[in-house]
Amino acid sequence: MGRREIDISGLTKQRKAVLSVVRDAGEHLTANDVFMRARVILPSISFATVYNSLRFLKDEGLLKEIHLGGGPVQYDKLTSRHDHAICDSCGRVVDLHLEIPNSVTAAAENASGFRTKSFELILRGLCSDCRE
Amino acid sequence: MGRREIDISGLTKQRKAVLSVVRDAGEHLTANDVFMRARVILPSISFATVYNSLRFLKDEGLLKEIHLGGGPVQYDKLTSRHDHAICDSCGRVVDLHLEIPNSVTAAAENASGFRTKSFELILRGLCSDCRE
DNA sequence: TTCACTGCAAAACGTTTGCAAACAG
DNA sequence: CTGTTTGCAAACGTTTTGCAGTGAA
Repeated sequence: MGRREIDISGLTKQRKAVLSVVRDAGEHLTANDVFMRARVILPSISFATVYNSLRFLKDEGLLKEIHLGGGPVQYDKLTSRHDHAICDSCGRVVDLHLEIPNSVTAAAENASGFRTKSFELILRGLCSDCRE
Repeated sequence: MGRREIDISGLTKQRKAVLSVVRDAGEHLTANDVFMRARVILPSISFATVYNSLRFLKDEGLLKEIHLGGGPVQYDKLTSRHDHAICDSCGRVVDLHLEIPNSVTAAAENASGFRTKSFELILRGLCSDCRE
């Protein structure tokens, strides 16, 4: 609905670098992680440009921000609907693709009176490594 | 499982004031909100003490922190498992009491390999006021 | 007398902003 | 030329910390 099509080749080299850093990462990255990795590709890039680029790319729908716990925002190359599990011990974040029944979101809309734009389940617990 | 019983009457007057501010509020409060309201009860209370008290009360299980979006942490008097809806337009946060089927959390544990300690569904959308 | 808690000020942290210079169309 | 984006530095809002002083058991 109304999403503007974006031509990646039309991005500035800074934005391309930021996007490729996030896309090439196996994990979720903080803005600072992105900055450090982007500098390898483009040594002159500044902190502010990384932040501005991340915001731009998020607004364009090319990246997703994830806000979990109190820590810094993390950036996710996966832009489709999905859920997250966070390890209480090591902080690791894992993507989950859960089927949330319509009955649950319908109940949520009903109880809140909200019109749903998105939803996400967040699981907190211990990952297999941290359980020993 | 191992939760220590807490005697509210044994709290310091600062911690009692902070707790009563959160408990008396209809909405969720930020640390700054709590500070401003606690000062009415206890004019000499400091910012640091409010933060320390909130952390203490959270650790004791008397309050819950809620981290949503990028904004400041909010404090919730409701400590039992529940979910939240956030309005993308005005930022209002509403508590929801949803039944998440066991099959969903089981699938989440399975896919992640995590042992679940808690989980929460977060719905983002527009509240009735913001839809006009 | 002990030890936890308070209040204050300063620092830390993640993030955003103002602005002049550089760049792209 | 015009508008957008960059890089820098400084500011911002939130939260934490170091530390001396207070207060309760």
